[in-house]
Amino acid sequence: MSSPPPPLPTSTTATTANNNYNASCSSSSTVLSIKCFNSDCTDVKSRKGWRLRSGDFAELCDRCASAYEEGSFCEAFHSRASGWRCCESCGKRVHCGCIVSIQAFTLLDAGGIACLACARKSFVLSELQTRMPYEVDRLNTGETFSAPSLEKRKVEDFSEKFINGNLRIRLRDIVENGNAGIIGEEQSQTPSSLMEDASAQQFGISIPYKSLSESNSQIEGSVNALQPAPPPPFTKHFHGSLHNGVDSSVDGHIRNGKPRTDARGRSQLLPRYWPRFTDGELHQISGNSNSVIKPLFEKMLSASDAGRIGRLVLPKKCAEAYFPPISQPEGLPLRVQDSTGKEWIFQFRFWPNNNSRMYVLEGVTPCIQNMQLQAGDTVTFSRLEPEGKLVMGFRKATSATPSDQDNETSQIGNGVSTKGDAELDHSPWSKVDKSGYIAKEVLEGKSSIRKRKSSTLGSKSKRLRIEKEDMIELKLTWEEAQGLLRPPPDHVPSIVAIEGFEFEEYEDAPVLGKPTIFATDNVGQKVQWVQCEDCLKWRKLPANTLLPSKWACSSNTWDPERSSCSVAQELTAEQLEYLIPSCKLVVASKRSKDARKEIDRVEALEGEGLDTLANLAILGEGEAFPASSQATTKHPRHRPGCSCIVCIQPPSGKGPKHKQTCTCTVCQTVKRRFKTLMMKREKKQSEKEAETKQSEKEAVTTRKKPQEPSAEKLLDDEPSPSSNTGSESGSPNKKKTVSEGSDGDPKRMKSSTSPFKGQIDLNIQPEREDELSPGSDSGGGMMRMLQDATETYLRMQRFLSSDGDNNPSGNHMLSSGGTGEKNSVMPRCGAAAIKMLTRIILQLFP
DNA sequence: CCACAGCATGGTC
DNA sequence: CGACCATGCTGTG
Repeated sequence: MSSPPPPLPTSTTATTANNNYNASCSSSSTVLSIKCFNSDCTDVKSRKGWRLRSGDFAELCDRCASAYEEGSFCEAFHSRASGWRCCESCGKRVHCGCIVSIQAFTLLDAGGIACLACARKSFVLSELQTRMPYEVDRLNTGETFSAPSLEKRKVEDFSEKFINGNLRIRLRDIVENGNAGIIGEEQSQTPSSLMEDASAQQFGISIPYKSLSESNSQIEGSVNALQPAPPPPFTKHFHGSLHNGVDSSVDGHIRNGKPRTDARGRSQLLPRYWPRFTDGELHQISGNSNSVIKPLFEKMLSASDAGRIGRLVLPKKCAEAYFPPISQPEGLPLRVQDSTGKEWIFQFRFWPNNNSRMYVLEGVTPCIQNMQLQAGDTVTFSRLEPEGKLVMGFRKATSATPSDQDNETSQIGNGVSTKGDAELDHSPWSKVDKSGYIAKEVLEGKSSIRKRKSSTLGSKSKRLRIEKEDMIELKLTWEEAQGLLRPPPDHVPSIVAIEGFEFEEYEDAPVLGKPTIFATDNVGQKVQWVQCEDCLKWRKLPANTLLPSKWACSSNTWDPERSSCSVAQELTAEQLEYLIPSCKLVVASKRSKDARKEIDRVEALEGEGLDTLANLAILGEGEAFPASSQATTKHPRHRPGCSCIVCIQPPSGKGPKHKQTCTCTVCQTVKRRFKTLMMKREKKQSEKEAETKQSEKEAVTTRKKPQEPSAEKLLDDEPSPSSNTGSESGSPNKKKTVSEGSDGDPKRMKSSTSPFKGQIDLNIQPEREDELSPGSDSGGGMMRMLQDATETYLRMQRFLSSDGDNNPSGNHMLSSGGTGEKNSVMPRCGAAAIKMLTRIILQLFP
């Protein structure tokens, strides 16, 4: 972040680099050539084309230049090159494989690409009003952050220099880097026409499409090389006309008595401190005055800043650049006005620190409280010109959860209400792309104040600290989202080997689908169960069906007989209980009590047999999702040589179907393990009395069925190894429910048995066996494990031999006594049970 | 004991 | 590797 953008080659003859980059375009051209840069063309060059990496422009003949400007260059010359993709929105083919068209598309967050027009359209429509100009510009400029071949930092910096609307920017890096920035051809159309050739030459990537003008942008660049302009990258003049290109309001100014001598230092402010004011914010700040707002910098409040100490740590460079110079640590009082006009006086001072200074604003607590700010929110500093009055604004952080974000309107500035905010690289949501740092600031912000002294974690941990609940929420949300991800339809994955393990790699982004439960039906066919949006009945569909996010019985073209909500569902409640993860059933039970009552006829799901078990094992274990990183990292799926239930099977979705009579390794293993378990169990049971527990369980069983899920809570501390990638399993659920109270044996809760009163704890982690079977608990714990495994076994037996008898409570001698369907976690029982069985066997026969 | 002021430390960039 | 800065620690009133 603090490192400057990697410099581009400054040579004006650097065609080599370009040729490397875009070999298909210009493999033979040289700068000395008078020929068109396009190697497929023999005409004489006459016009400028795309921006080369060197900073120069490809010089094209008239025809090629026209093609380029029309966006048809790649179509004309690269039609057989690789890298063509289709716009996710309009389907238009876009060449994503070379520098020529690099501006023509943008990578979508959810994968895929959007052509520039669609990207701009959707973006402008939805967010132009509220997003930060920088982001708009990213689209305007067609910037593609993810393009791996681009120096990301540089691109980022480029984009940061552009703003939208009537704001002005400084292309300050012209001076520093000589070649930083993005410039659009449209800029030659701007009234100010600041882009004199020299500067244009120094700026990065040209834009072959009209863009800026379409979003009503007026962009100016201050290119006064003699005045290396620091941030702010723009200044808004509310009642003035646009600048003529030289920002008279900044630089060279005497500000608070201090000549701005440190222009270079200021220009090196970290981007995160660059002010990113929206029009609304500026308007708020400016009020009705005729003042010119000069955004200075902004800072996201840290926990310390927002804490009760009342000290706001100022970025050193910002402090030195924009605040009065202080030579004494005591500093001086600083009068700051908030955007409501209220004046605050802070002590601006510093502490000596490592031969340096640490600048702080003291006494900010009242102000921060007044603004109701917390960690994660952003305070902005700007100055009213020509008064030189410091103005402090703020921007509330966006909410942490998607739902919140959907429902809430984040506050920007003082009452400037916008949605989406402009966190940019600070954006909690932009963090999503960056591997797990999801919303860390915001989440931290939610919790940091009251946690101030609570942690002795390392700094990193502290900075990434997320309050537990938030983290859970986040994780679950993420997992749920993951559960919906599927490989794109008809997409054949390529198999890549990493460290000896083969992985299926999907080039295209996953698609979102409706969560479904995968299983195998009675004829060994892979199916998936999907719940109707309306009646909440579960319907069986072919496994390879990719469903939209919303699905109802009426869409059931695969089973016309059940294409109406009035038709009963195939599954018994009991079968559902086994089939559907608890969380889903919780939801279902909440929403569909009535619907369930409507079920007057159920058909049996026959002969699932070991196949189901195996499938469930796959679902539960083999598709472990990285949210449980341990599961994934410690046991990649299908590890060669591993004999676990997962690895002895072919990869999910591959290999033969299992039938009850199947004698494959998997089935035999499962059978053997169950058999062994049952033998051991009988033996053990004859030796040890289990009456107490038995009666206890029976007692619980009696109140098995209907219970409100109100007593449930989500578990948070047990990363489940039994999750899925979503690519083959539709089950998104990792949530587990716990019925509190009724079985409050703490040992039981702690042991490997389930907190769900007898159900298998599906979160057993092989890695944690030690703690799960401590010697101190070997007696009762073992019995419980056996018992629970047995229960599971029996349940499975019932399930597997189900003949349609809709008698869920039947003779559940060993039934868990849980809360019926809502506690069911059957899809993961397979894996857990097998794992448990295996462990028990190992313990019994070391 | 608490709050505050100032310094020190260590992680991150 | 050094600068920055978030935050912990400690002394003092």
